[in-house]
Amino acid sequence: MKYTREQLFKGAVERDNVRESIFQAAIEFFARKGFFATTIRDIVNKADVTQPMVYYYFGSKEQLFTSVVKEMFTQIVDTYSEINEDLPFEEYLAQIAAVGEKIFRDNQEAVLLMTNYFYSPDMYPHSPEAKKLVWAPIKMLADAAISAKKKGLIRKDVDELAVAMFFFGAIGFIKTINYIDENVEKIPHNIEIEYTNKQLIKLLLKGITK
Amino acid sequence: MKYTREQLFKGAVERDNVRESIFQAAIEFFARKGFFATTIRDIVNKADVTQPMVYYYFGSKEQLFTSVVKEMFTQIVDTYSEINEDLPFEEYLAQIAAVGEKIFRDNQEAVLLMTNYFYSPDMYPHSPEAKKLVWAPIKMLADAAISAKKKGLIRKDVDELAVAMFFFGAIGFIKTINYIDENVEKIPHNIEIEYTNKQLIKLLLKGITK
Amino acid sequence: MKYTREQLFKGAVERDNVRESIFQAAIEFFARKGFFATTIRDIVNKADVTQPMVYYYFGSKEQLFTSVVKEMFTQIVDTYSEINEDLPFEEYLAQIAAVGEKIFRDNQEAVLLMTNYFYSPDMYPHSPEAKKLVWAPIKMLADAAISAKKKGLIRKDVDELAVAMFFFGAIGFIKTINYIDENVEKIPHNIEIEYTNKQLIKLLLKGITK
Amino acid sequence: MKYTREQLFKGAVERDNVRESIFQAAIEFFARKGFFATTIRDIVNKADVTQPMVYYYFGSKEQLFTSVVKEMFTQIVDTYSEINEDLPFEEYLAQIAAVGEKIFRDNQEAVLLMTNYFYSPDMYPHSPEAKKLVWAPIKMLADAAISAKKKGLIRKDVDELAVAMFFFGAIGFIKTINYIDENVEKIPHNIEIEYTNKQLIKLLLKGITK
DNA sequence: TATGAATGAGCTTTCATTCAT
DNA sequence: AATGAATGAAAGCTCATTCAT
Repeated sequence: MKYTREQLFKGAVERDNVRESIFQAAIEFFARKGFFATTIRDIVNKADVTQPMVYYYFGSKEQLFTSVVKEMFTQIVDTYSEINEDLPFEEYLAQIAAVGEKIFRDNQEAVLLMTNYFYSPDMYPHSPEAKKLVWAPIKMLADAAISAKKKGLIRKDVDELAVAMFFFGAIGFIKTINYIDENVEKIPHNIEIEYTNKQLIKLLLKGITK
Repeated sequence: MKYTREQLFKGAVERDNVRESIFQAAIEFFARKGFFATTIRDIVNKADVTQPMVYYYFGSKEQLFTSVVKEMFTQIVDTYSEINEDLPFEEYLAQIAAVGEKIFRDNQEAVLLMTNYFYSPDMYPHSPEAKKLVWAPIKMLADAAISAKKKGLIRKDVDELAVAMFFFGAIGFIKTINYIDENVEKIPHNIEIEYTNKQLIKLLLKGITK
Repeated sequence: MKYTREQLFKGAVERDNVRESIFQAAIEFFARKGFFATTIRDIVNKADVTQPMVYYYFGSKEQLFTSVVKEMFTQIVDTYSEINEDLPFEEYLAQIAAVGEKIFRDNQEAVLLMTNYFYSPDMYPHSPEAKKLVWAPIKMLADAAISAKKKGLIRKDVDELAVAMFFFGAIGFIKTINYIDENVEKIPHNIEIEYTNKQLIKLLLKGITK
Repeated sequence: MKYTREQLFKGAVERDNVRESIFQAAIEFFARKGFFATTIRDIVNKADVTQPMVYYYFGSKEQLFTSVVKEMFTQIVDTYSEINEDLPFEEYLAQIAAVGEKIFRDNQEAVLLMTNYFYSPDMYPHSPEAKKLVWAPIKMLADAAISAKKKGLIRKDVDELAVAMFFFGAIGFIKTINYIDENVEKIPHNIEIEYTNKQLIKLLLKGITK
């Protein structure tokens, strides 16, 4: 009797599948329900594996969470780091927004978890490592604003960190509303999200007054 | 036999104390840990009352949550409603920000809960009533932007709802960071929040470019 | 200012009303749900009084139950005792049945509680006094059968206590089915209870064979 | 490495033991105290297992009850169904009584639960399936009476359903008294149950008059 | 007499986790 | 690598009862 490649490697393939499906299910639930409200059963039901598998691969619920966060955030920071900081400020911001678009498109839950982790630190276990990772994008924005100010690209009376938080908060909010509208429940307004998205940088750069 | 004022009103005062202390503890925990991760025992320990009192005064955990949200949000909406919508747009925004400052100062947890409810709907029970209330401030902002556009106060190529969400997202983020920094855990940056706050409207109105 | 008689005696009248309405509600619930499954709240809601009133008038749930049983059973035994035991046996049985009909008509729940207490002693608190009362009707029937046998009215090979239990069990069952059909839930059969009732004594006396 | 038969099957045996001991303890408590007055702790203490095992094997208290009732009643109905309905009526009744004897002997609690469920439907959760099962024996008796009447074996003025209920009520009562006398508490009479039992069919068939 | 408020103990159920295989 | 079975602890909630007035 002969075996196909799939049959021979079934063990290894299955292993990866199990770990990966736990990982994906965990992202989704942690992102939407938070750490404490998510149960191991939620995750294993969604992943279609047995409970002890979580402990075999990740050790505990908390370690599973830490693994998820670390992997997600590292990836996000890496993606942002690839942007050339020496670009003109306006272009730099456009790149940041473009990368954000991509991340959101490919891994919406990851960004939602990040946002929630940011807004509600008590809903998740405390982890200095994760805290540092989650602040990295803002720090990058602030650094870019400092450099832009030195080059005389933005007004002198503008605070760099304020710019970073302003930008991040506004984008984060609109993106989150977008996600909730599409995946959780219709929001009670008639929003053309696509169009709204495009206005972000314009508003930030030029303000809203005539 | 005569009674002092304290004796006569002791019953009422005590009753209010128990109900009120449950209420306050509930706000704090729901705001910071979310609905599902908050336990009745968390609340009664903090409020220093016994468990059945929650059920005596509020019926259930969910009804306690609904009561808390209703009272808080109604109050917030009422406060915002007092702003004169016919003011010049710039002044109107300044008023909105000022009222937001006041609400934040007097009832920080309430706003935090509102923000979290907004960002993480799955961490709370679904309630159409609460959803409507939480959206009210944004709707007000959008209405003001519409009216300002009609009067030619803001650029034609600016979307009204985008303005509202932009403004709300940016303010919400900075305020939340502020709250977390002061009450939950130091954020890993050297932010002069007071100063940052003041820049919000300027940024929104004039943008950041020269 | 003058008072009507009702107003003057309001205290007394109300008192009796409260005690009596607790009593009636207790009968109903104890009869249908048993002692342990009945809650004080069930009773006070039905009686439209406050909880402490139960303790004021009856001392405790168990004492309330004992009061209810004692009063009911004593009344039932008294009613049965009025039957003239020297009647011809057939007539005596008819009287017993007739009295049973009357009790059932006037106080169905009382009889149901009696039956349940009989069949399920573990569903109620143990009380020697109540036990004695509940057995009284059967003892009466057995005594009558003994006397009838002495007079040669019934066959020699018939056991007196067997007759009493046979009669009591058969009547109790049909009456209970009747009650449940009318008050709790339709039974899954097309029973003409009225007609069935009338056949009881005939069956007992003559049997069913040709 | 070799395993003894015990080692190999230990898993299965243990599993069955836990499930089975919960099942047996549940029968006993539900039968004697009713559904609502029985606590999960009653059952697990008696069965010497931990509480979550009930939920692991049966899902909930109510599903445990339903499982117990279904299994018991189905078995009882099956046993009764094996009786040949074409036997002479007198013999058929004797068979019914004999089977009842056997069931009572082997599974007394099951019959007690059945009787209690019959007499006190409000002490148990409502379940159409259980209701149907509990009525099956009576329906069988009534059908037999109908057939016997057609064959001219019993008097024309006798109602078939009345016969069934009469017979069932009388037997049920005497059997229950017997059970209580032996297992719960001595009844306050000097009853020779064995002898009494034997008189049942005779009384039903020939009546008690000379 | 009557009540609103309060409580300790206990309820059914679910949690994250571990064990033996 | 994987599983069915098991558990201590804790969840939300209700119980009979009592207290102060």
